[in-house]
Amino acid sequence: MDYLENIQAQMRKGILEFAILALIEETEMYASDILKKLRATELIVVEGTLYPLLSRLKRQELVEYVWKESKSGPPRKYYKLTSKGREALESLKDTWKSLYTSINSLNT
Amino acid sequence: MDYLENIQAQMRKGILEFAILALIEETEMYASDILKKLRATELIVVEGTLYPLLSRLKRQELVEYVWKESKSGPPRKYYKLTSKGREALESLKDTWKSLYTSINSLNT
DNA sequence: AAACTACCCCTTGCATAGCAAAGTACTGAG
DNA sequence: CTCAGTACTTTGCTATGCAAGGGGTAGTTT
Repeated sequence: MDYLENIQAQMRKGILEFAILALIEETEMYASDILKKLRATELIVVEGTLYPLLSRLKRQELVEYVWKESKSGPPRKYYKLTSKGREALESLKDTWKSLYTSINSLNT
Repeated sequence: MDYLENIQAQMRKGILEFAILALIEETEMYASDILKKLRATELIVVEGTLYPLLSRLKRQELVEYVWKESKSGPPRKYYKLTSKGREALESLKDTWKSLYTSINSLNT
């Protein structure tokens, strides 16, 4: 893989968990929903990344899920934020802002 | 380490190479300069991260260095962008903008 | 000159985490 | 009851940040 592409991938990786928390802030979603949304915004993710990530967030109690029936297949885990998750998300939003400011101040 | 701190660290990591390229875009710098600058902007990095990173960038020919004498110690490697590095940086700036747009569009 | 201090560059070993690929399991249609 | 579609999970690999340690050079002090 091209080194430049790799750096770009790193940049996306870094904000993955932030992006996912932000995604389910308002609407609860299951894995495929999340994948679709992220792909639409160029934050490409694959199953093998997403599922372990959701498990981590669950283990840390930032998210929780409920099983829901599907009309076309097996039941789905719908994820949403816990209150701890909401706090974390707020904190990450600050981090993001601060990061944005830092980057923009680098070469001025 | 706290999980939240870990996520924040991940966010910073992702843009490290971008930040470093941006840093030396205008002014050539040696490692300690870069460390100082990054620390000042909350993009904390340590030697063990920076040196291998600079080596990678060198190997990929995005940066080059010249030895310069110091008034207070051993000579220093002053890094600056190659033309290939400038191209890469421009590309990364676009990625960064696009990323920023994506994140901000997530929960609206 | 020898020892000391400050500075600078580099390497080793470990832990984390994204990803490709393969695996398991449930559902409804034919 | 098999097949296709959907959903969730796991395994093995690789990349990389980081703590810690190593080693080398220059100027100063004794």
